Amino acid sequence: MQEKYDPQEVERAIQARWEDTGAAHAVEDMGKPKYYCLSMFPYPSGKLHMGHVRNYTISDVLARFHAMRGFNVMQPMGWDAFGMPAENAAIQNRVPPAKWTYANIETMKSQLKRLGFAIDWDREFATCEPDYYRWEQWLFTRLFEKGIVYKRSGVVNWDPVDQTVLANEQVIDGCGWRSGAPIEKREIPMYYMRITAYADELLDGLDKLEGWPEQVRLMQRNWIGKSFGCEVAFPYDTATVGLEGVLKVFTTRPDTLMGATYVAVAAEHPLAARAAAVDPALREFIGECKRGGVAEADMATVEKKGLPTGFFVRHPLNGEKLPVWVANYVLMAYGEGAVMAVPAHDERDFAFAEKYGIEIRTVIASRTGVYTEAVAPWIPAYAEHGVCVNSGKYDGLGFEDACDAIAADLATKGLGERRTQFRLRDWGISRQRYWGCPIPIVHCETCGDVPVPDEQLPVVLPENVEVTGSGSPLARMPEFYECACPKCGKPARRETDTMDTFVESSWYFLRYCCPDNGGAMVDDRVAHWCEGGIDQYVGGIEHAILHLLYSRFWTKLMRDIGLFGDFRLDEPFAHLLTQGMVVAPTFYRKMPDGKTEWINPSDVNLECDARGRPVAAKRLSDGQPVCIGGIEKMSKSRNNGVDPQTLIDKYGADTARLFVMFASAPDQSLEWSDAGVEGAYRFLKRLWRVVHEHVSKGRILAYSGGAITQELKEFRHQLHQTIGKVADDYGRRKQFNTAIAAVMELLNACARINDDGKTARAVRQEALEAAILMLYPIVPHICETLFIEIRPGKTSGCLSFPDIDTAALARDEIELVLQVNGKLRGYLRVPASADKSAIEEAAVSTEVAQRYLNGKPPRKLIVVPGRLVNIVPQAFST
RNA sequence: GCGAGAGUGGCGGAACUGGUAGACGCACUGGAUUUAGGUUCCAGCGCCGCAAGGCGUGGGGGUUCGAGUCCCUUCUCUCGCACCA
Repeated sequence: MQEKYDPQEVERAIQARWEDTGAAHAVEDMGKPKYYCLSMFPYPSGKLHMGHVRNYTISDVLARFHAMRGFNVMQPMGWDAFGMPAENAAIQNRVPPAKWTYANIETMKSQLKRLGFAIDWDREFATCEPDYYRWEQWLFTRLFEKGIVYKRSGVVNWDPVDQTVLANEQVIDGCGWRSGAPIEKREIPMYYMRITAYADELLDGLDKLEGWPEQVRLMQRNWIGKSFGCEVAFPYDTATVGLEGVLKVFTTRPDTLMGATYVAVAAEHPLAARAAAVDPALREFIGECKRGGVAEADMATVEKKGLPTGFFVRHPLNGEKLPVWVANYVLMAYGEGAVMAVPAHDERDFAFAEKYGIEIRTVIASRTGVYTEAVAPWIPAYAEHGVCVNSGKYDGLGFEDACDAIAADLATKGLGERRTQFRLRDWGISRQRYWGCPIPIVHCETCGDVPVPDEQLPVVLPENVEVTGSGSPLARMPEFYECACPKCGKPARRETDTMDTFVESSWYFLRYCCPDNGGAMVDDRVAHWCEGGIDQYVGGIEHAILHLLYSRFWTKLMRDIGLFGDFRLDEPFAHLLTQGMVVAPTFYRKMPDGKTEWINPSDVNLECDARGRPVAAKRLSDGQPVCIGGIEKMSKSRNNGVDPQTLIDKYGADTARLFVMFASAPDQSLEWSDAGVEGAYRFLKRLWRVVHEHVSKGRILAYSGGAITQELKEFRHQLHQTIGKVADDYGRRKQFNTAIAAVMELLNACARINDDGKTARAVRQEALEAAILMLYPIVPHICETLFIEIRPGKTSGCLSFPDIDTAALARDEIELVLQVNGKLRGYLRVPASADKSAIEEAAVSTEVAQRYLNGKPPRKLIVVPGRLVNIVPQAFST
């Protein structure tokens, strides 16, 4: 055995061995339980970043642990290859998106291999390959025929200078990122997927996803946003609006209807347009509302503004005239694009009414309060449920009763009814971009929108293309869009929009089961690997809503098209682990021109005071001081990213893996630290040295029974307790930092045993074997190497997780914590078999207890079995 | 603005079901080994205090024999908001 730990050599040799034996290759095996371990596939952006290293290490740890536990593990990998960055690179470097993408894939694949992940590369594919996206196009045509895909107009960000549609990300402070021109909202025809038809199933399904974090389920629930309420129609006529009709709104608070003092419509609402036709000021205001982007976050933070239309509608119950306003806080995309406003009981309506001097009428009172006209409005914008007041026949009714009574009266008049409303909107999938999956539709003047027939699929995206950043490249390529109508054969025009890249990522995990099937989208291997759902899905918390919701939706679509045969798959992901982000310190300098220069942490040396507090920082390359900024998410803009490759080159893959697993729990943010990496490396060196020292003293079999000293008995107790804890941390808790800490503690305890007798050496053999196996999922290269050294006979492919010796866990005596008034005052040793009264007796008779009791019996005695005794003396009162 | 999280020593974090706050690691201090630097090993290390003891989990309040953990309130930070992936 080598005396010195050489990670580069160890990792090269072990990886060659894995490659030779096909260790990560997964085949369907009915003899073992399967474990499908899935990571969110990467976008091939260039090279791996720390977030990738973290994500795929978490998955690899779980995959390897389950393999050690006897599962047949499948861990695939692929590439989410379509997307905007490839087009941006094309514009910047004049390199075709396909070429750029494939080059990035090569780089990142070799980096993933260098990290030693047990990935079955035979299942690899990139979503930009026609063999993949043809099935997406195929399913699209089926969904189009079913009416799940439909066409209507949608609002996009329009850059009037570049004459192009921009993503929200490309709109900065309301202006185009390249042109700098103010962005406008523009309506264009788009294809949508009817996800709202599955809203109820998507909502109810969340209750069954017990393997998901509650946080994610809650976010999805709120996103779908099912609310119960009432549709209310406010009639208008020729006298007030110039034509007859009703203005429909949806409200979750029909009980406040008697307090409605105006109605507000979105700028895009037909009534707003009608009023604007004769009102220049209103036209100007609607124009103002159209400026800026479509991102909801921006729209929700703008100042609430509005203008009266001059129109009036009738209150559906009392016939009162209510003014119609146009307001920028009403969203056309939600509900009816109009709201009834009850300023007394809604915060936003209240602010709006105050600003424009509209009446505020209190109609709900707190149950505990006594409402009188004299004190009204006694609670402005009181938004809680309460009792109706000032509401005529509804006075005195509670929320439910009032809703029922008002809904019934509305229904009688034909002016409203109870219904539910979802916040969820249909999914617009059309993108006016090049680097995406072509939408398989042909527009024919006589036949309309015709789906491309199966035999003409895939509609292949041409790869020799010029990307300029202005307009859609495909729309400039007659050789792409000129075609014959599949129905009538006349000249027709092919759709030039591509699909949202979320479509590709909504089903890739099913294709991993059968990537080689050239004749079908999926086959019965899905039933094998996805039985009970994918066993583990690991990825960033930023995908908590959209990607995960779309994937759930697509799985249901594929199920309903009948692609799974008899196999029923309702939910794709049984267990979900959302990892936190990777953050790092930032350093900067203010430049003379007022700009900030961000300096990479790898170029900075921190100076600390005698107590280790950072006091100053200097740039290594010029020795000059730099300012210390905050801890922020690793990003290009803050130049605080740390390249995993330099880490691997210097310390090896195992140190990189150990650091990212040890620095924090997987679902929390992970802070980069050079010193922490050093610590991880030191631990591995120490592990190597300890094993080397042990092995160099000669071979010995692990302890398997026989007479033993008290010290070794205690140590074996800790050993087997640690095995239990680590297995629980990997399997149930998925908290790897504490698993590592427990093994470190075990090794610290092992080092304290100054006994080289035969029994002690056998126990040490037992402990070191177990420690190596326990660490194997995290640092597989060094552990497999060490295991071969420490137990040369065992060379077969898969290592097993160590078993617990329950006999080692038995104890004669246990230590309890002794508290007085809940404060720690001492310890109490009792026989493990002691019952409650024996413990109480022992506790009261201790010197500590007597000191606090002053000879009197305790007022209260609390015994928590196996943990503590709390004595509450007489004198103590609350 | 709305929805969801997080806040614990000098630092990363641990405390799983309301039951010993600070495991483990880093940094720092002292000592040993070493020609020296580095490495390695040993010891110390929340704050105040000579000690006894007291205080301590962003701030304020509450429930409890007992609160980092539960409730109310407040501040700060992070993620998502439908065309970034």
